[in-house]
Amino acid sequence: MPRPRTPLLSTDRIADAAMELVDAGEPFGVNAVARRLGVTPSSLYNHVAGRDEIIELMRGRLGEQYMPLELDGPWDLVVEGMLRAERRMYAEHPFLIPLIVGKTITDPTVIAGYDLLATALSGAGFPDDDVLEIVAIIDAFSIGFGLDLASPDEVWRPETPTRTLGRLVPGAQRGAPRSDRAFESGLEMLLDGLRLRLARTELD
Amino acid sequence: MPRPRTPLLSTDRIADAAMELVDAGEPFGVNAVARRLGVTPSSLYNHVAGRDEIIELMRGRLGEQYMPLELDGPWDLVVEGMLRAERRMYAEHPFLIPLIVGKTITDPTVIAGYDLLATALSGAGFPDDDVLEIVAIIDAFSIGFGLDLASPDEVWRPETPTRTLGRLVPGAQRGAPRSDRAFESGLEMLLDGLRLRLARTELD
DNA sequence: GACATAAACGAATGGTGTTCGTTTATTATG
DNA sequence: CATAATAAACGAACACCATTCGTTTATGTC
Repeated sequence: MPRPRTPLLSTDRIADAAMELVDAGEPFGVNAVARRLGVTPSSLYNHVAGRDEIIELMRGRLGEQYMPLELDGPWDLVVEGMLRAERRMYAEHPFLIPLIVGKTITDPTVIAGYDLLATALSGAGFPDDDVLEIVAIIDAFSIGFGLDLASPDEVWRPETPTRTLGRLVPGAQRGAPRSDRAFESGLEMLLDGLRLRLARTELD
Repeated sequence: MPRPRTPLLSTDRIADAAMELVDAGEPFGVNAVARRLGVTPSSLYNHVAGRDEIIELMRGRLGEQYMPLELDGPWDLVVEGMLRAERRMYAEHPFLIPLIVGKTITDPTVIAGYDLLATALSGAGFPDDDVLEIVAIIDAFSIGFGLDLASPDEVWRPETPTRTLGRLVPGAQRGAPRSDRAFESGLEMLLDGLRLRLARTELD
């Protein structure tokens, strides 16, 4: 097929097809995305630099949908709102997590989200030296719980006798509800901890 | 080469070669492991089911080295000891983290570690319904900080103006020391939060 | 109308994980 | 001791993957 009268592809269409693929739980790949678009893999390279850029496109697409950039008010509400938004994002697109883990973030919308967080913390009185550290904690927190959500129903498969785990695993809540409860508890701990920390730094 | 007089391979040798590879930061793969062992990829399949099993072998190998299974005493010391051990493990083998993320745990030693944790929490008085939830929190916590450790030096690359992030990123501490500080803060929050939670459940 | 560009394809490259058949040494069984 | 079964290596093949490059042709511009 030569150049078509009207373009078949665009970064948006590629990002959407990739998200569909990932949300369906199918293995992500350039070829798979191309197949879903009814197009040759090489065609994608007219619009995208390669695999990693498609992943970053997906990150950006979700950022646009979920990042609460209008968030305002007390710093702890900003932190909570941001965490809940990320949480919801991961909950609704769990298969994306293993793909974006450990990749440098360049997407402007997502950057803006982290900037909002940093600005809120800085404005609240956390020292400059601490702000990025706290952002890292928040990030670790949300990725950790995102992974918890994305992890297979069966996180542990004891094939050997245990004292406690084997007894608890069968009756335990599974999947999202269990993970949700863990998130709520963790969120509470994090916010309490941060408030305490701020109170302490204000004593000096 | 026919069957050699003395076997060239074993799961242990495969696990070790794989760990060497991963620790050196080279991309992990069946073929690469075989190359390092001076052996054909197909030979590995006489000892191992495939890629995933090699990864699980590595998890187990590290579990044997780091899991503090003799840990005893107050529940919060068990939690802290376990988290510090995992932390050290991830710190010394950061490249393994993206490989094990989101994969079901079957290795007996690692299972035993989680069992120890669950037993300590259960013995401390946390209700059965809460124990696995708390283990999940601890797990999310350690994986989150492990990933923080494994993440590229450049987590954010703002290519667009920011209010705060762009100002903080250049001067920020990098790599392990920054991540260590974040871990210590997070650990403190987690332990305080858990102690508070236990105190509350004991009120009923 | 000429020409650069855009956007698709097809073919090829070098990688991956895995399977299978073959060879031969070792071990177990009769 | 002979024979059979198994273990452990190899090499060849397969299907896939990400990527590059040359080719074709439509589109928009000077």
